[in-house]
Amino acid sequence: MVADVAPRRRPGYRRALRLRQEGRGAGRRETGDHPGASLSALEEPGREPRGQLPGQRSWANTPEAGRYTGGSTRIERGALMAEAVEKLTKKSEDPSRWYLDLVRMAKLADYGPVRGTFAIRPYGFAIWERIQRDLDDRFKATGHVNAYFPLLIPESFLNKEADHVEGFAPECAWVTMGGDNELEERLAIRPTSESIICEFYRGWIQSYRDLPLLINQWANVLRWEMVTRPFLRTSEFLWQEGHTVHATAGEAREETLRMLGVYRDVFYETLAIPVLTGVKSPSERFSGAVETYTCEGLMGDGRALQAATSHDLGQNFARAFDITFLDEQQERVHPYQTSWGFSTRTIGALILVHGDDRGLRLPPRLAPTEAVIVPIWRGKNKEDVRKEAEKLYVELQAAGFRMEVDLDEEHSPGWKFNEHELRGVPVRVEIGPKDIEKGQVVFVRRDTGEKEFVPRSGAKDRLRELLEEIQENMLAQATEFREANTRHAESYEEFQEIIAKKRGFVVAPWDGTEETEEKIKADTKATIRLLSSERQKGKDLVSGKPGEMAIFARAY
RNA sequence: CGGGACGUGGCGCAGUCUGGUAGCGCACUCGGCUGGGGGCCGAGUGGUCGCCGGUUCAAAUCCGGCCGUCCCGACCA
Repeated sequence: MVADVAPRRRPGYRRALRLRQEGRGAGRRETGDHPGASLSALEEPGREPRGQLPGQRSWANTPEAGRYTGGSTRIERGALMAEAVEKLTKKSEDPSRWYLDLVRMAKLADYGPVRGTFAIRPYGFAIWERIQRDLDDRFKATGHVNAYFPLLIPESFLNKEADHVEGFAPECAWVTMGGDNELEERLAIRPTSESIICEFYRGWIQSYRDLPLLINQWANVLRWEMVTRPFLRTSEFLWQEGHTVHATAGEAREETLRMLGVYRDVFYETLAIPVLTGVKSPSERFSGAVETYTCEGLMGDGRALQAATSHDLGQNFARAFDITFLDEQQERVHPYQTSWGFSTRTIGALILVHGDDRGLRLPPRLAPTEAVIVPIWRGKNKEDVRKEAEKLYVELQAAGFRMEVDLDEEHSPGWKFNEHELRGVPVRVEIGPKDIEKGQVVFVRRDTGEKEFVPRSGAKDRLRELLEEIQENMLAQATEFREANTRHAESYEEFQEIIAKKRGFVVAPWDGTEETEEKIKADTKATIRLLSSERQKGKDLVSGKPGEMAIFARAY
């Protein structure tokens, strides 16, 4: 299982010279330790040396790895001239394999040795870093500060809130040994941090003057999962969890909704994912919460994904952990709490919502690289084209764009086109001898594949516009898809047929009972994703009793 | 945990039935020609055939055991 440590060689200088820098700021790169990356660098700063690091070739390190590539090698152009080309499985043919192929081929993540563990590779992590930065800025803007709490939680803490234990104990990983000695009390590796944080909050909160307490934590958590998929469901995942404390129920509810709104904005404005927001049914509620609000996205295959949640915890945890404060009336009372989380699962949502047969499509605001320049050269004019490409790169980079120029000499332009489309770079800029002659550059947008010729002098302005257009278009496309796949069911037969044949969101009245919810789940595998905020009335399709509109779907 | 399948260079596989020189494609390395949608030619590197035991002159191949992984049926950001 251990990777053989292949001798590592530096990439030769004839090899890829690929410059990748943060557009804004002083030459900061997303992925690592090369602050001075510049045009004169002969190494390839933004790119992994191909296949040299054990960890990076390690998709192959685990025996199961092969299972995921089985369908992706195709024999083409006849049996005699058999030529195997690794191709992305078509999304429509086998969405599940397509997803796994894409994650692997775009170098987003790689399997770990323990079930459900994954390495997030530099490109995948660069995407996470952009999400992180966006969220963090918005948390700060709404008055929150960051802190960090312990990974290990004594079992007795977890046990304090009854619903909470019930929900999380079954999927906890436990530490029972310290060195060679058995521990007196076993310790959970945090599946979420409410209990350990409450333990601290008890000591930190004494007066109404200490409230509201608005803290966020960026952390990893661990949940022992049966079935795992990269990003969508992993045992260990990264997220942020906000934990706030308020003097009144009203303030707590307001905070819960405020953060739901922040998530919603990030989904719409940055990820271009038109999530629906609303309340969870009691059975889908967070263990220990009074109310759970959710952002639900509709994936390309018609299944729903819970993308982020915001919980109103009421006084449940405050009571269980004996958190009290003296209010303005000199009375000792329990405060009201909230918690809200957004995880790396979102990267999975991004892939499922926007990806296509060519690979990933990244919304510009999220893309680590907004545009990549691919020079088209021939032997005799290689140097001229290279100089022009580098000049353009410097110019656009200086204008604030996150740019990359692909000066790799080993691959053909066609190869590079495919590669950058796979990685989802929003815009490809081509520049070749013909373009130089005509004083133009070629822009090709990833979302539609459209090609346009732009005067060199107007490149900067047009790129700015184009990125905006792509961002808008991607949200529009996803919204159109969601609307086309949201249906109202008038009868239970119709409901079942839609779920079975078309998937998507189904809007139908629900009488509010667990019985009908259970029956629907047993019959169709569909669950209530959220209760519509519009509060429309209707008659439950199963029981015939009056109820309010709910959104159903099969979920990930 | 019940049912099915699989384990051979980094990856995908063939070879196993019928025991006898471990093979193909991709990737990787070197050289050259190329370059506007996954180029071509040539030369190379790389494998205790999951592990343990047995049968045999001889085991990837036959027999026994073990381990691991994947797929299908009960929980979750």
